[in-house]
Amino acid sequence: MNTYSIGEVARKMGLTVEAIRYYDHAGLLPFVKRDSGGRRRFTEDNMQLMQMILDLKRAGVSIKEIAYFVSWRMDGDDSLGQRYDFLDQHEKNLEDQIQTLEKSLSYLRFKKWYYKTALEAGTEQIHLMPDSTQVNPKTYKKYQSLINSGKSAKSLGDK
Amino acid sequence: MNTYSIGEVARKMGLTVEAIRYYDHAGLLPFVKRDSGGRRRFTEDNMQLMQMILDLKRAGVSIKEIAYFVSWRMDGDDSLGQRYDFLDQHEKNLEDQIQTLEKSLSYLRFKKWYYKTALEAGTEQIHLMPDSTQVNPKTYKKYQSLINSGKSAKSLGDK
DNA sequence: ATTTGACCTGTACTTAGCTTCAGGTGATAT
DNA sequence: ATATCACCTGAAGCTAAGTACAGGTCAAAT
Repeated sequence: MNTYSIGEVARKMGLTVEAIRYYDHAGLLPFVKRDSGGRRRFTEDNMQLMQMILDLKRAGVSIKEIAYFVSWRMDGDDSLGQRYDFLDQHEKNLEDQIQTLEKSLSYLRFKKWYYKTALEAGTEQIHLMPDSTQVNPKTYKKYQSLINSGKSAKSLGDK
Repeated sequence: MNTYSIGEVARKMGLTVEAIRYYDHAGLLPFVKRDSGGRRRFTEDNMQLMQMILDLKRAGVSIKEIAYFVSWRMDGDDSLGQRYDFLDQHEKNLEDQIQTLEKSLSYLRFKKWYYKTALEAGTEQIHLMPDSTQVNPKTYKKYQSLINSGKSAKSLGDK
């Protein structure tokens, strides 16, 4: 069975060698064996687990939590329920995060439209209340009515 | 014109007083005036700007970048183009982030299904290659075919 | 035979975004 | 009149997720 050195793994996975050692130290790679000289050797199998770790990281799971998950794995089938519940919780987290970002996105799109129209007018004054830096409620209404008339928010702010 | 103290703003915005002082220090609140005793007084107008700052934060914009944005605002209409470009860039960032999270979500949903079926079988072995902790390609195919047969990924992993 | 390169450990440093703390002011309540 | 409370500043401390560095081992190439 052929194996990979830490440097090869780093290259394949797009990580630094230092980051991998950091993960090992943090308890994410208890399954990685060493050769006679004390150097880490990664099997194909190990690589798949490593990829799972990166997928969890991408999903916003902290290293500490991934370490729990990995240790449950080492416990075998007894922890299947725990692992399921963990993923279920993180599915909910992700759904919430996505919702938050969607809201932020519509906010940013409104602001883009705001600045696009201000640029066309040459001044931000068209959106502000007289003698203030506060936005005129009419500006929000105008945008809302444009949205409701079927225009996509994505395109409304495009120059 | 009635104004608000830092404590009132904190309560209204759901922040700590310390966080607000931190933002001020970081250059996010150059528009906030002080009373005779040196205490910050926030106007309605200031609150709206504050809300904008929180919206940008929620959109994943760093404090340093928000500070630039705020300083451009103070420059008036000359910076309208800069502000538009800034938002345009962040719209793209957000779109990418959402895409990444969507991918992570489908990954988590696959894993949930994986553990739900393993739980039903009482063991993870049903998904693994013989004598290995590597996942059997058949497992991926099975899931794919379930997805393709019209089942929603969201429900497939539900207990 | 020695030098290079990849690896090893352990410790220190870094950045973002706060929080905590120490020490001080000024208005209000008792 | 004194105690309490909200506020102030500046400096230090904290967490996450690494990065950088110093000093050492070992196999391979010159």
